[in-house]
Amino acid sequence: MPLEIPEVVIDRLPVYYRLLARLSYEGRAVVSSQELGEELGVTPAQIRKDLSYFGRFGKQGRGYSVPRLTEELRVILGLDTRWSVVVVGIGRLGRAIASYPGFEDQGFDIVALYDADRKVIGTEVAGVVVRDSGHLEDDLRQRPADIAVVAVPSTIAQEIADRLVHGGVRAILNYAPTRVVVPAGVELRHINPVLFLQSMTYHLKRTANRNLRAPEPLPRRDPSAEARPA
Amino acid sequence: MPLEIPEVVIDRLPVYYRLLARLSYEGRAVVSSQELGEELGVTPAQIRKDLSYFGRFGKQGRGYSVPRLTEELRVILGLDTRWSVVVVGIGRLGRAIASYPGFEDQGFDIVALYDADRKVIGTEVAGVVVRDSGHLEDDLRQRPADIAVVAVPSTIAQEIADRLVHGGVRAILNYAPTRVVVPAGVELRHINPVLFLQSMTYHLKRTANRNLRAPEPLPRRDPSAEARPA
DNA sequence: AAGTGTGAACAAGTTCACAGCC
DNA sequence: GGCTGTGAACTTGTTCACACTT
Repeated sequence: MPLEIPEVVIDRLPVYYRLLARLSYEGRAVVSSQELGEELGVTPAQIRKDLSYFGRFGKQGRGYSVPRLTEELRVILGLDTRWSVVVVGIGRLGRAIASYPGFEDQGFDIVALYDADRKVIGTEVAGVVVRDSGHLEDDLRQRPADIAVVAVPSTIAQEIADRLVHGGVRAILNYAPTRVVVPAGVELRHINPVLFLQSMTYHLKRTANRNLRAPEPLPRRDPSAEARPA
Repeated sequence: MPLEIPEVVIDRLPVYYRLLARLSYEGRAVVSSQELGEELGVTPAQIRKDLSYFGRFGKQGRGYSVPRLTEELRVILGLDTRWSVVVVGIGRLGRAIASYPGFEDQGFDIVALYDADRKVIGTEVAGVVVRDSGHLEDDLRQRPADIAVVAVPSTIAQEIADRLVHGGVRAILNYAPTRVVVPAGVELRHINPVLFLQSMTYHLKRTANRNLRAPEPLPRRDPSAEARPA
């Protein structure tokens, strides 16, 4: 437990958490790493090893208590607190993000929206009035935010990121299709669907001959034949 | 070159391509792996090794020809062809996706939009009339599509994926916050911002003490009261 | 009997370091 | 001199397999 935990393990935890939260909701009492693995398309050993970095949550011969493990992961991931989020860039994408109920549901409070466009500033989106992004740093000093979602044009993404970091934001989820750089200690994730499409076309190009278009019977879940997870 | 190429390498290619396309546009003639690495925050050795899976594109003592390498990657990734994309689920997110110019710019043609809602069917979004998702399979048989973007509610994501695969779609980009399963040979990527937020909160929770905030003591409550237990 | 937790074996991925070429 | 291409060394991540617990 005191040893260094690989980042890949951290990245899988939310996936485990999501499944466990569902099982918990369904009233399931106990689950084995075997079954979790089948459901997620990963090996049971990986799940046990991943969890073992954080403690010994299972019972031999039985498995894991679903409510117990769900709660443990909730705490480990810091989801026992609500986090404040600001969204910068209220174009079509920013609007979709601000209106997505999944954030609030999962404990992320969208506390402010920012845009630079005078036509957008002052309008209400998902119950929040859009503020002038010129006030970003001042506002953040007044009312700090934990996380920022960036959905501005590529050209200004770095500038916005800099100002967010300067304003004390410690995690940035960047939807702009450009890499931004932040100081060590600030968490950063990029979401760029085009990069996904482009890695998929690499494979499409190479499987063009295998005719999957023929009207075959509808394939149903066969975990062993499953495509790789994202 | 004939040997098995790791998937991680494929996933990095679009990132290299994006940078090279920019350099190419800027008129840059030659670039070294050193410089590419600095720009992308990866080691030069990794770039050289990755590229070496596909051929010998560099010149010793010089570096890589920017236009040449850009073009090579374009072909390797299959971006020398246009690909047809359908978007299923024209809610706020689907609308943002359908309207995003970045797809068309990069050679992805959005050829059809689908929704199940009678109020949405028949309306025009980004110049395309939304069709009834009930016609999905019939339409696909008539006019095959290469790629589908799924932006439907979680509850029906698997069903839609099944029907897309049955209709001959060979790559799915899933925005629904649930894992879907597809047969081997069908490319699949998941985009779920909540999972990113949750892995970031893991780290935020652990760096709460390191004061990265601007040196103003303004927050509402006594900071010591906000310190989380270990 | 069933299933965890984990060191050890293995596999995958990254970086080194240098021969070879421009 | 500078920089690629690449085996070899190393590092990181995954899976095995089994002692141990319920």
